[in-house]
Amino acid sequence: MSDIARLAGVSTATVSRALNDSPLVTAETRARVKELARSLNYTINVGAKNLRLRRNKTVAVVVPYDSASRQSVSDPFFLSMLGSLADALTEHGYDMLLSRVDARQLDAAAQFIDTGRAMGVILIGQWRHHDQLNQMAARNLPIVIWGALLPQQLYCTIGCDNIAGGALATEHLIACGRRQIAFLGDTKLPEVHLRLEGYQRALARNNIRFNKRLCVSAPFLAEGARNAIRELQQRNIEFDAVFACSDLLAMTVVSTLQKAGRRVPEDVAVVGYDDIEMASHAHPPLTTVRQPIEAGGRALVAALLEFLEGGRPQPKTLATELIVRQSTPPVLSDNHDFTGARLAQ
Amino acid sequence: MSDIARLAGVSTATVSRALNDSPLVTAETRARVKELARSLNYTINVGAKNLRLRRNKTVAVVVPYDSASRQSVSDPFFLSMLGSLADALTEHGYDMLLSRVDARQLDAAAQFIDTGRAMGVILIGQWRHHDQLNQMAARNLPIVIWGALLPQQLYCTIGCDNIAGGALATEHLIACGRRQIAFLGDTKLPEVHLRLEGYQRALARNNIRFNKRLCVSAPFLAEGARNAIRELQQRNIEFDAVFACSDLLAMTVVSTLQKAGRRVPEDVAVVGYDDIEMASHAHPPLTTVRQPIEAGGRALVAALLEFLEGGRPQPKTLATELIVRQSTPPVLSDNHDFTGARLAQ
DNA sequence: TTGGCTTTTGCAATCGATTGCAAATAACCT
DNA sequence: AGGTTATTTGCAATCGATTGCAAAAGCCAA
Repeated sequence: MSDIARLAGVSTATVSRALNDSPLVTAETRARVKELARSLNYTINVGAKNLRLRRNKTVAVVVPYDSASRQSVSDPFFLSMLGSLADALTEHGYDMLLSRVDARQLDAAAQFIDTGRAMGVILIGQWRHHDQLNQMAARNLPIVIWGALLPQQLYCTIGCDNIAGGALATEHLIACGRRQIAFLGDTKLPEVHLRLEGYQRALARNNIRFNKRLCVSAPFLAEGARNAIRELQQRNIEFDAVFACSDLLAMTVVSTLQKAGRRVPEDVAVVGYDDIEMASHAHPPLTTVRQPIEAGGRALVAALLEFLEGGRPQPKTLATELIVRQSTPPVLSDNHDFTGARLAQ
Repeated sequence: MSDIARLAGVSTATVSRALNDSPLVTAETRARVKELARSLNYTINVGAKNLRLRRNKTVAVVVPYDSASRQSVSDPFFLSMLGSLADALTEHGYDMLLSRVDARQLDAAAQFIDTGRAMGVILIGQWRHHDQLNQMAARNLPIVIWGALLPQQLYCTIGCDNIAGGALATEHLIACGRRQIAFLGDTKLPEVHLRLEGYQRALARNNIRFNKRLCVSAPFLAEGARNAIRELQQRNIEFDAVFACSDLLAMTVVSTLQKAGRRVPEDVAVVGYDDIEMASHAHPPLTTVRQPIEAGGRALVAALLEFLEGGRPQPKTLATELIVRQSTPPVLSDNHDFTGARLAQ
C-alpha cells in the first residue's frame, strides 16, 4: 500500500480511503489510486485489515470426530450439509473455516472465536456434550449447532423434530402391516434418542409392545449396519421391518439383508433417515424421513448472522416429512393379530 | 497480552517469549507467565501473530462452481474429497478454508494467496481453464490441483490415469460380451475427455468401431444421467452397456433403466467411476473404476506442503483399478459377430 | 571495588492496514 | 483583502503480536 501511495504521490491514508470509496477523497484521486492499484495488481492484506478492524468475515464450521474410531467425515448427510453451508456462507460473503475437533472436548470450538480466527462457529452435531455446550452458551459466544432441541438448553440449535420423524417412520411401517420393527441407531446421540422416543410413541399408539431386543446400537457407519444385523441374528429374534437412523445405515441394511437372501421390502421393509440424494437412486428406492439439508444450512447461517449482529437467535425446528418410495404391499405378518392398519400421518 | 505483562510485572516482550518457550527467559518467569495466561484463559490473537510473522497455517480449498447452473457442491466424490482433505490438513496442523469460486475465473483462487488469507491453494478440478492455471503456475504460486495430467502443463496436478481408467471400464464391458457401449460424461472436462480416449482405445484394440452417436454429454448431476438416457432413446440407438463417468451418473442410469423396464446387468451392463462408498451398497452393486480418495487427499496436501517448503512438487498419478461387483454374465449380444472376449487387464 | 562475561529483560520498530484529528487547500462571502 | 466555511489531505496512533539490539542484572575472578 505504501508503494501505491508513493507512486500516486499521496499518503497511505488517502490510498486506504480511496480504495474503500470514502467520500472524503476526490473522485479524481480515487480513480488514480484505483487504477494504480489495479495495474500493480495489488490486493489489500486481509489479515492486517482484520487486525485493525477487530473483526473478519470468517465462520468456523466444526465437525466433531469420535476420537476412539478416528473415523473421517464420511456420512453423506454431513458432507451434504457442509456443501450447503459453504454455499450459504459464500452467498453472504463469509469465508468458511472447516475444522475437525475431538468430540470429547467440543469446547475447543470456542478457541476459534477466542483466537480471533473466526467471528462465529457452526457446530455439526451436539453429540453427548450438552453440558459443555451450555457452558459455552453462558459465555454468550456466537455459536449455533445442528442438533436436537433438549430441555434446559441454553444454546441455539437448528434441526428437525426428531420425535415426529421417528414416529412418521414407525407409523408408516405399522401401516404397512409390520409389527416387529427393529430400530438401528446410536441412541447415545440426542437426536437418535429422540427418534427412538418417536418410535416408542408410535408403537404405543398402535398398541404394540416395545421390545428392547429389537433395538440395536449402531454408529453412523456402513460397518455399523452390518454388525447390527448380525447382532439381531445372534439374538435370534424375528423382524419384519427396520427403521435405520440414517440413509447410509438403511442402504447398508438393505444390501446386507439381500445378501442373506431376504427380500426387501417383501420380507423386511426398511425406512431410512435424512433423504440423501442417493436414497432415490437406491434399489429399491429408499423410503426415508427427509431432513431439509439446503434449508438447514441456510437456517444455520441465518441464525449465526443474527448472533453476530447482536441478536439472540432462537432455536428453530425445521419441517420434516416422510418420503415414501418403496411401494411396500401392506400385507399382514401372518403371526400377528393385526387389528387395523392406519395410514402414516 | 499487555494485561498479562502488567500482572506478571514484566514486559510484553518477555510474555511473548515465555509463551513461545524461548530459552531466553528464566524457567521461573516462564512458569509464572504461563500460569497467569491459563488462569485468565488467554489465547493469543492468531491474526496479529500472522501479520507479524507474515505466514499462517491456513490452506484454501477451492471448489469451482458452474455459474450457469449455480449448482451446489453435491457430487459425493467431491464431498468425500473434502472430508479427506479436512482430515489430512488437520493432521498437519493446518486450517482449511473452504471456498467456492466461479469456474469461469479460476484465477480468483490466487486471491487467497495474494491477500494473505492462505499460504496455499488446493483446487478441486481443473475444468476447462488450462491456460488460466498455467498463468498462475508461471507466477510460481503454491497451488495444487486435483485433475488430469495434460500436455504442456506447468502446474502441479494430482490425479488418476484417466486413459487407463476409461480403458479398464471399457475392456471389462467388452469382456462381458458387450459391443454397443454408451459413454456418458461431460467431455469438455479434461478428465472426462481422457476417459473417452481410453474408451476409444479399448474399442480399437478389440476391433469395435467407435460410434459417436453412443456418446452423450452429461454434467455430473443426477439430472444429467436421466437426460442422457432420454437422449439415447431419442437417437433411437441400441446399447447393451453404459460407461458412466461418475458413480452418481451410473447409479441414476441404473434406476432410470430399471424404471424403463430394462434389466441391469442382463440387458444393459453399467460401469461407473470413482467408487464412492455408496457404490457397494447399490443394487445391484456397482462395478466401477476406483479413484483412491483418501490417498488423493493426502497426496494433494503432501504436494502443497512441499511447495510451501520451497520445493517444486511434481505431478503425481495415483493407482486406479477396476472394482468388479456386478457378476455380469458374459453373454453375447445376439446381433453381433462376436469374435472373442478378452478378460479385462 | 572493578572489569569482564553471561544471562535476563525491556525498548522500540515492525507487520499492513484504518481513522480521529489537525492542517492545508479551495471556495465563498462581505 | 480578509475572514469564514467546506473540502481534501496527511500525521500519527492503533490493532496484538514478534524480535534485534542494547541495557540491566547477576556472577565470578582479579
